[in-house]
Amino acid sequence: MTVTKQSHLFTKTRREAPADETAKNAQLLIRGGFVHKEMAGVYDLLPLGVRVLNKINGIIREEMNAVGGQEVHLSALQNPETWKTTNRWDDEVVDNWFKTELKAGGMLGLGFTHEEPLTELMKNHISSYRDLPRAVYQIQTKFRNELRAKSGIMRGREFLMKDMYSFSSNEAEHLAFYEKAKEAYFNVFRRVGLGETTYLTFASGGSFSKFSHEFQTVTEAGEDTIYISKENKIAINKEVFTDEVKKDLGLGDDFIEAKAVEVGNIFTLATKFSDALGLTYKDETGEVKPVFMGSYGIGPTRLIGTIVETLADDKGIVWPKSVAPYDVHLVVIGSEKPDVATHAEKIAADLSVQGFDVLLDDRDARTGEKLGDADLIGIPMRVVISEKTMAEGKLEAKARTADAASFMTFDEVVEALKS
RNA sequence: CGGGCCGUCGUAUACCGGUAGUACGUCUGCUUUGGGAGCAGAAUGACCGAGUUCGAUUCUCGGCGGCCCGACCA
Repeated sequence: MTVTKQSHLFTKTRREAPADETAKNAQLLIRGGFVHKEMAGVYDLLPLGVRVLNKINGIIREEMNAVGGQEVHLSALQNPETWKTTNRWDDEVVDNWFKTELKAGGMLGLGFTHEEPLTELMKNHISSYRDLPRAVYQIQTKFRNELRAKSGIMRGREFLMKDMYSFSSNEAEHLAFYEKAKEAYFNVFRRVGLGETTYLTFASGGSFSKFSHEFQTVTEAGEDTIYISKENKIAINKEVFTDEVKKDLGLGDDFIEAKAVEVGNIFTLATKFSDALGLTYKDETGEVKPVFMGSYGIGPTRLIGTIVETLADDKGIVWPKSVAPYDVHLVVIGSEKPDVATHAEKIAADLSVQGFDVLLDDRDARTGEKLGDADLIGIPMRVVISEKTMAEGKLEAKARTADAASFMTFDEVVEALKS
């Protein structure tokens, strides 16, 4: 795997949070050099941030592929004609379009979701029951002209979304896939370290199903209020929290109210888009039928913010191993001494050979700054190399969440990293 | 979009109707080196526009921008 020298990294950490950010996620991500704020609700991802994003996206891809999802990448620019078909072009109907003009004349939109173009596209590829079911997904930039951006990277005007769409021949086939997708979603949230705090939440379902399912992670930074059932770990969104719904779900009255952020949402579209855009297939008898659809979204950038919000401590970010930008932060104390520096590079290379990504802090900086930055950046394992550790013939390792460091042999460190 | 607060180096602030100072941070050099060190030096700022005025960073108006509450969140 790779070794990145911190002296080579172009980003720098900041001691102080910028004044115009109050959200914890943005403050820490900016201080650590993961993101740069371009303007309200618009953030750039820097090298460390990209590494985290790639980890998250990797997990999402594995889970989507596991349920048969096929990855695509649709355009962000949208043709108004497609959207007029479903009456979703008009600003009166959809109030958060970013629209722009074509020099050659005419309008374009920047996609805030992709049901229309993908349904249109699939008309070229679905025509028989033999072509079903299918699931197609992408991880792509979405644009939403929010009246008010807020909460750091949790609610931006430009953000990444993994959106998957399923195409089934009927409701039963759809529901079978829907359940698999639901499990895949749980897997994603568990794997990125949010399993304990993320609840399947019943929310309003739109026109074609009673409920949609949201995945809500409990955090004070959230915008939603949910009611978590003490009986069986599911929750109800405040927007549909009525006696009738409680009864429908067979739940009593024992709930905990919590603020939460919607990190995922899956819902049944039924034939809304296939009817409007003419996506049909012929069944075994030759009868023409509309394709039955579902939609499944996760916001990778919002997930980054949520992980920071829920797991950070007073010293900085705490990344779960699965999404950390590096596996180990190798901090050299006394890096100006040639023998220490050489030894550190050797250890870094050895760790790399063992399959770990290493961030090597070889900067000529003070100990306090280096250790403080290590806490801020939040890599799960910190290993210190100094004259002291060399004299011991060992390494000094400390998990980000541990209180104290301990001396370990190289093999013991490798073991700890693997566990 | 309704409401509120607010725009002075990166951050926090000071002063002032006469073109801006301090601290921390940043940069350079030297010394230092186990939880943000010392010395010396340096760079960096009045959001934009109009008006009032001899003169505006300061006063007035208008834009633009930021944050927060609400609404919205396919």
